[in-house]
Amino acid sequence: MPQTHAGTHGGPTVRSIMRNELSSAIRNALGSLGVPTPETIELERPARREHGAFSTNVALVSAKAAGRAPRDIAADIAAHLDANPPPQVSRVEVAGPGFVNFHICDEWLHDVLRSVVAAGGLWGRSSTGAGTRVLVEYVSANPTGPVHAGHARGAVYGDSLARILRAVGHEVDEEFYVNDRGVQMQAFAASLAARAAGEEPPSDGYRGDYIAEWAAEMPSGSDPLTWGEARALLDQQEVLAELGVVFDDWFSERRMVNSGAIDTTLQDLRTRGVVFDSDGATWLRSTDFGDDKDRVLVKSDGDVTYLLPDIAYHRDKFARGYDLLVDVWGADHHGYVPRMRAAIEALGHAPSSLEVVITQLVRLERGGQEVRISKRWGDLITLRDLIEEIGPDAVRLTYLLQSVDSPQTVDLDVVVSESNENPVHYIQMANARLRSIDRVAAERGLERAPLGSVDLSVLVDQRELEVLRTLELLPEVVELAARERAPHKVTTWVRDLASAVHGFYHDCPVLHPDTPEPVRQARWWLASAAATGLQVGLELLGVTAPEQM
RNA sequence: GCCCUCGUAGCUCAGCUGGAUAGAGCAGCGGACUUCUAAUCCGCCGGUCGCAGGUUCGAAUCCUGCCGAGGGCGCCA
Repeated sequence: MPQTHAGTHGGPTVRSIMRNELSSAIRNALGSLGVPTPETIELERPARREHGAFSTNVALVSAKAAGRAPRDIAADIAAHLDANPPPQVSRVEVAGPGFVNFHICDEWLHDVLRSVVAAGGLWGRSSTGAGTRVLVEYVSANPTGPVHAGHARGAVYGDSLARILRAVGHEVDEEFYVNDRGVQMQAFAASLAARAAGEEPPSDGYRGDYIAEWAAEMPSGSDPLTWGEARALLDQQEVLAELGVVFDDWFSERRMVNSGAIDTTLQDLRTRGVVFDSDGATWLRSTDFGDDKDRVLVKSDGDVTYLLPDIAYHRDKFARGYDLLVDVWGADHHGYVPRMRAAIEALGHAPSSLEVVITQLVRLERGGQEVRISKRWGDLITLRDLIEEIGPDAVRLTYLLQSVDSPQTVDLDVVVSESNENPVHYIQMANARLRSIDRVAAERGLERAPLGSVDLSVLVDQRELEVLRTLELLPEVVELAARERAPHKVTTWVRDLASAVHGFYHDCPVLHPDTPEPVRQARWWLASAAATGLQVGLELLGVTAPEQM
């Protein structure tokens, strides 16, 4: 039986082991050929299957230093490796401008299957991020109303990012900053009080329908500010939980301010010599740290600006021991990034210890017609509406379909449609089909052999191998998604796996009477491994994987 | 005016630290169920990667400029 190398949490993958073997084989070849060896041997995955499982560009990279033609060097490398073949390599070839391609025996994919089964729910995880504590702050909507559809992208993104960062070993906390202090709270309370008294909200107040609804719920004699804030928080927490978004802490700005954090922070900044007084106000000399203008911290009327509590908050985050702060903000706040980063530096922290992810706007449509999401007016689409209309899984997957760097257009009619345009269905369907194999097998009383006694060499169909090739990618995909803060890369992978699964399911019957028993056993395990892959991927996205549809 | 993000097939989008002939899905056309879920699968059609330079053996990818779309530039939050 081939040795199972990988798959346990943090262990090397089959690919990384092969990569190391190939890498040293190439070094040996270069050494004995007298060709200068580059710092790193790049072994990449060719875009095309026919170019093998690995490809190296060393001949192209070192051509200049060696004073020889790339293809010439490549041919020598290939010849040398042909004479001293690394394990599992079936063929070495020179291609294109001077690439050396390595074709690997399919058996290595069978090792992948064993790795996935052995790892189970831990497949794809690693420990590369161990030792770094990360705080992801996201949503942070004002406690003056329901979470609306515009917040949904950040909510889903932040939660999935946290899951992915954990999967690579980071210690991650998720936090929602509650702006429960300031003029917007007064306006909110005044609006509630007015509606409760049967009057119109003040001109700078909130006019959404929810104000009237909440005012009607409000017991007489309650303080509209206290009651209203609690009502809003409850609503936000409930609806986010429905989406599977649960925070470790809802950090209260008011509590922080009451604890004296503003003064402490201002003191700290003064001690560091980065503030000055001018025109009766107190300023942060943020231009010393890359901002285009200095910023007011305390206004001439004595009130603090919004910036100072934000600085105090981030100072608090560092005080709690986090190494990296990830803030997820909407596109309308991106102008705020330089001053916040300047503040971080002014506090003595590396600018890179704050990372701000800006999520671009989402345009909602119904049948091609734009649906407006506006804040203070009545026609607001809440996150709750959205969840009721398309379901939590569809909300999550839809928002995680593409990079948050890109503006997104979502057609609600398409998302709910029972068609190929609906990727939620496509993926969940793949999982349900795999699960149906177990279900039907149980009904028929079929026995499953232990994996150790199953001969996987019967898995030779391209459909079967494609599933394994896709499964094999997950550790790298998770790694990359974590490093680039890009959950949508996991989504893309899950869709690819679902596609491979549908192909396998279509062409490779498991339980059919014509399927020979040894093939059935091997395919059955393949189906299990694929189901594991789908579940792991969907878990990182926070999307459920129903067993039946 | 300055800053940020984006511009890839008719539509919605992928494209990893630069790699080989730029990929999916939908739409359009044509096929496939005696089988574990046909809400599936296969084939065809479809692209001057916004434009112009530059770097490089090699650019959708990196740099510069321009064009276009969205967002932001307060002692507002």
